[in-house]
Amino acid sequence: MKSPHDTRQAPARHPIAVAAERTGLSQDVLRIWERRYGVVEPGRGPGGQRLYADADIERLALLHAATSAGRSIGQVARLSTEALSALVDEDIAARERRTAPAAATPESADVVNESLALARSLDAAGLDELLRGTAATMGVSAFLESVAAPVLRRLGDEWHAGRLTPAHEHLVSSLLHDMVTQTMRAFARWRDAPTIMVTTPAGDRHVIGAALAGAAAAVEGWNVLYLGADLPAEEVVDAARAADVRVVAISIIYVEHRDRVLGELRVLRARLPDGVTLIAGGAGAAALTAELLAMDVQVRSSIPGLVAELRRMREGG
Amino acid sequence: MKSPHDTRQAPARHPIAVAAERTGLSQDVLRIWERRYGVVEPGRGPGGQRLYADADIERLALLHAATSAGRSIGQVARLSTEALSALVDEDIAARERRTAPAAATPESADVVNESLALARSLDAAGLDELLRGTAATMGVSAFLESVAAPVLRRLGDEWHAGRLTPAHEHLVSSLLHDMVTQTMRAFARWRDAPTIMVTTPAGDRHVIGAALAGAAAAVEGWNVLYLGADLPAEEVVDAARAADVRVVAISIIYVEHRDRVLGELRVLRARLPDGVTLIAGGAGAAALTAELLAMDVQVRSSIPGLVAELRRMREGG
DNA sequence: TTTCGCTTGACAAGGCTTGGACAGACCGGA
DNA sequence: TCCGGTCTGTCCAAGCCTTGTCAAGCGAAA
Repeated sequence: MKSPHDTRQAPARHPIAVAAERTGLSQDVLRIWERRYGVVEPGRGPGGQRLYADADIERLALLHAATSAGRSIGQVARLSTEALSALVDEDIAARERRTAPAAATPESADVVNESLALARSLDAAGLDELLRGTAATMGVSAFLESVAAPVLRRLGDEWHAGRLTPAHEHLVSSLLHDMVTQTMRAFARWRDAPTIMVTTPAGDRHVIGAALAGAAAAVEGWNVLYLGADLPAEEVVDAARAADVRVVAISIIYVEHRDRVLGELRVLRARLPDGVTLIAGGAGAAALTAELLAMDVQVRSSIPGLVAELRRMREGG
Repeated sequence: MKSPHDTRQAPARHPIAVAAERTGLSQDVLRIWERRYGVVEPGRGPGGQRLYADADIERLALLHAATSAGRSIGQVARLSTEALSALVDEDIAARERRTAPAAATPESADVVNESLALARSLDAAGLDELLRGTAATMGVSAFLESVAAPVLRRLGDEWHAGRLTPAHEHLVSSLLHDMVTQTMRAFARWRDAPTIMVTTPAGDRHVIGAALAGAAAAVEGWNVLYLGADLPAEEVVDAARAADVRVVAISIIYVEHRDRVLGELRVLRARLPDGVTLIAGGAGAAALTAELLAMDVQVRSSIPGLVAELRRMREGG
């Protein structure tokens, strides 16, 4: 559609109202930027009204993007449109890297509250419908980060405070566990993808954290070996060797005997092959951060943290 | 349907009241625009009353759209109807782009390309797996906007260019249709949510666009009445009355008989209750923008555009 | 008769322009 | 830490022009 020697002329011209509408800048700003910084030089109509070309509008939109990314107009006003475009691309990429984990929309907070209400009234069908619908709408990874994990955390708090019984906790965690393991299986094995093993330490029967981690890894494109809960260290080591895994992730929700858990992990670290990364997560792991770091076990207490680490490993080689 | 001795020239002529009603402009404006800018030259009856042709009304509707987009009548009055139509299309597209920031990640572009490759090799299982996996990962709304719609568009292009056969097209559209209708049903009816009816005009058997629109509306929290394809206008009106719908959305993919489609829509517009908004979408609707605007039918040629409009309606009351 | 439509002229509201003023944010220096 | 200067977006005033509405008087249509 482009002629090789595209004319430099800009035939289409727009009044200031349209320019304001399209760029998202106020008419005042359009005028003052022109006056102070000579940002664009729109043509004029017979009555002196500004008439913006498409290129002008594009440039103004870029300037708007640059300033709302925190740059001052004075510094970007003189840049060429190309330089501006590159700058804005860079800003967008940087911001996405930073804010992607924080996808906690107000909507997701509502879902969390509603889930707890349904759990409280033991409405299994309603809960199932709500959670599956939400997962479908917002996508698995966002669901895990901003719904599943917060729901479980709140559930734990309420249970601790005596406002909920084990029955409530079971209802929610078994439902989420079903959903999440289905998700894991739904992602077929990828060729050339590294493998991650997910489990809990011996004695810990709270599978749900491990399941969330496994699903997050599956979505990230890893092959997931999900071994369930309460596995002795020796078993984990054997399986890891046999399957040539790259990462072993351990979910530690609740620590009953400190030394026992730490002993398990010490055995794991010692017997796993050198190239295998050991990552611990969950509330229990957060409470043991110092000890774990001392024995070369990484700690990633949130889903986004785990995801970021997995991504880094694949990119870094 | 028309009299056999149809006059060659502007067959239908309408008094100023009808023109005002259809264009949304006041009678005063119609007269002053004619007097000051020579915007149209309606014929005159024996007593000197203006009689507007359909083409006049279309042009006036376009002018109305242009002025409410921020352009001044003085600047657009002299444009040819074609130029005007192009301008209005551009404005609509720009507005849609601004309300819905393009979620076209590089990742989604990969999925689109891979989907077409799988379709080309008629790999139904692979396509199914890829599309369902992507929908689960990125969430339904993002999937509809940046995967499903682009895939269908590209598919249409390739089919037009003779590089794909109807078999390829059927494979993809039936798979997407299954996925999307399942999604629609998965969203239980919401209390207090307005209802949208989704269908295609009589004679159009391309359901897929309607299905996408329906799913997008369902995700937005509307109750969706999905009636499939090829429904006569009377049926649509009856159903809309019975179900007390707020919006009727018509997907027009391919226009075989212009007049027939326009006739259908005219009947719809005339018989639907006053409070019901009529929205047309799809490639076919885009090609009929001028005529549709003239008969008070909204045009939203993209999924994000439709979603933005639905959101506006619920917020604005 | 009553309603509708036409024309003309007048007029008020509002948009756009220029120029100036100003308050808040930000920054560098004491 | 505080203070003065700069940067930046918003607001205001005045003038000019565009634009929509209104009124009055008249004629045609229902």
